[in-house]
Amino acid sequence: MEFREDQPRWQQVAHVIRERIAAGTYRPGSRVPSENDLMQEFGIARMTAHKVMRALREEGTVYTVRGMGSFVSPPQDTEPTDG
Amino acid sequence: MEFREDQPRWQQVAHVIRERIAAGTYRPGSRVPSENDLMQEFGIARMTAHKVMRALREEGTVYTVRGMGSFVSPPQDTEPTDG
DNA sequence: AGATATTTGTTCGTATGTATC
DNA sequence: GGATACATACGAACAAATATC
Repeated sequence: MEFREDQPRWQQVAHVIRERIAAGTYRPGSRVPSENDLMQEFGIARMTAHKVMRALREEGTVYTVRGMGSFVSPPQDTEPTDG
Repeated sequence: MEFREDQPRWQQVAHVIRERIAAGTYRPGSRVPSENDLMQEFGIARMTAHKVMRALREEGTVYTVRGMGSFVSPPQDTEPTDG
């Protein structure tokens, strides 16, 4: 959960979410906190929360469905196409 | 009905509703305009209308029932517990 | 029981304006 | 001017509760 003062807030929060996914707190396919949740938990504005999720989405960590939320992406390296 | 340019729309609309309640246009227990009504009357987006009603709810002016609408709260100061 | 309409609750997408650094 | 961050506001979609037919 370590914050770095020298990083912008949206990167700090993104880091926290990444850590939780790595720790299994949020598992593949399950929903991660909504932008509204992030607003409340971290005391940030909605646009900042949106920026957090956008970053995680662009790096492939989560995928997003409008009206539903964002979900942890399935593992990328441990998924053989066949056998 | 006076609008104040220096206030956000959702506050302006909330002010109008409060005035109507004070004037008796909407009486205790009766339904206030739905979010859809507010959208049409004031030309605002649904989320803005929702914000209006949330503010009025949080200050105790109205109460809301999902699927039904919002209603003017009963008077708070003229209600002795017994006699 | 099922379909439909109305209404609120919640979610993400996007744009604009303001302020600060 | 650009990046960060806040608040406001509109748009779109999904969800759940209520009522009526």
